[in-house]
Amino acid sequence: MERTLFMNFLAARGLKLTKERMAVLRQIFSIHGHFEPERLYLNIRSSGIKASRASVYRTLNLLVESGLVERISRSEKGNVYEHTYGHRHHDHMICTTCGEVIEFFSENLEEIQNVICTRYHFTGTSHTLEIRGQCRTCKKRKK
Amino acid sequence: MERTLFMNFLAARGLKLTKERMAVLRQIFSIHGHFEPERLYLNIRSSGIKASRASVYRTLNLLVESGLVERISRSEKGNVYEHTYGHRHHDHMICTTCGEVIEFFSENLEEIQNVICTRYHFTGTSHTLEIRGQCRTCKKRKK
DNA sequence: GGCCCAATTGAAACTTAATCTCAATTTCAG
DNA sequence: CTGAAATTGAGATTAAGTTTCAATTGGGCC
Ligand SMILES: [Mn+2]
Ligand SMILES: [Mn+2]
Ligand SMILES: [Zn+2]
Ligand SMILES: [Zn+2]
Repeated sequence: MERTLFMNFLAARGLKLTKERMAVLRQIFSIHGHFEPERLYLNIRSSGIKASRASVYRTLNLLVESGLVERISRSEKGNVYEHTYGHRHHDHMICTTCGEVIEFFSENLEEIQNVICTRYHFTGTSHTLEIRGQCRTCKKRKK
Repeated sequence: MERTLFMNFLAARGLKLTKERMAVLRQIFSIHGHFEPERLYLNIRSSGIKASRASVYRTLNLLVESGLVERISRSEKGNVYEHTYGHRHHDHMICTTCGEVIEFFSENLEEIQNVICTRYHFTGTSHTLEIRGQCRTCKKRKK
């Protein structure tokens, strides 16, 4: 599982397996859904383990490079991440009124992107699609 | 054109038409393609007009709200914008090796997004799709 | 034109996510 | 075990973007 994958990733890069890195990994995979670095850091602290903010950020970057975690949005208020292992790729709709996040996946959408990449001789490795607008509830409320 | 649209937008919100705002607007629409706030600020300065960084940022936000300008990406190193008036909506492919940006548009892709929004009772107003990977040149070079 | 007041401006302070520094500590291959 | 190389944490640093606030300006009104 993710533990093994991360260990392989570290080994392949000549990086070391430390308790701090493992703590970050464990915490991330215990969270269901999206998370922010600061919350991750606080969760780790409150679970008794000690790992500095610096280590949390450093590990987060490694996890993104390894492909186990994805950075799904960047905003003034910081980045949002989610773990992708055991979690099929998907995109997001974000309600600009209430902040609700709807996850969706469309094979169709993925396929068309492949076709477009081919047309431009581009080797796509990842993508982020964010649709902004209003969710059902907020739309109704406005009326 | 964009000047009139912006003036209407300002009027509708009881905002004033100032030389600083006009300078920012003019500069943005004289740039072909993507730009960063800092470069925008420097361009304005070097064109002899004086407008503070604060005003540039403030105006940029107004322009995004008005729909004349879009924020197309956010990164550690700041945001990237482009003007959208007289410039059909499109999405981007970004080469993670050399930074090249390819613009593309697919009616098909847009349509599927509409269908998906409907399925989720979501009223989409805008979206950002960024495909990351390697451009043709960088792919060849790696071989 | 001139009046008046809300809107705007700029300089500098501030905010804050994220990165960097570097001495002390830890990992792990041999 | 040992030693070299990697890692850590506390605090300093960075830099994009926002806020503050006194001085200035735009524009509706007469
Ligand atoms: Mn998600
Ligand atoms: Mn573009
Ligand atoms: Zn909502
Ligand atoms: Zn390239």
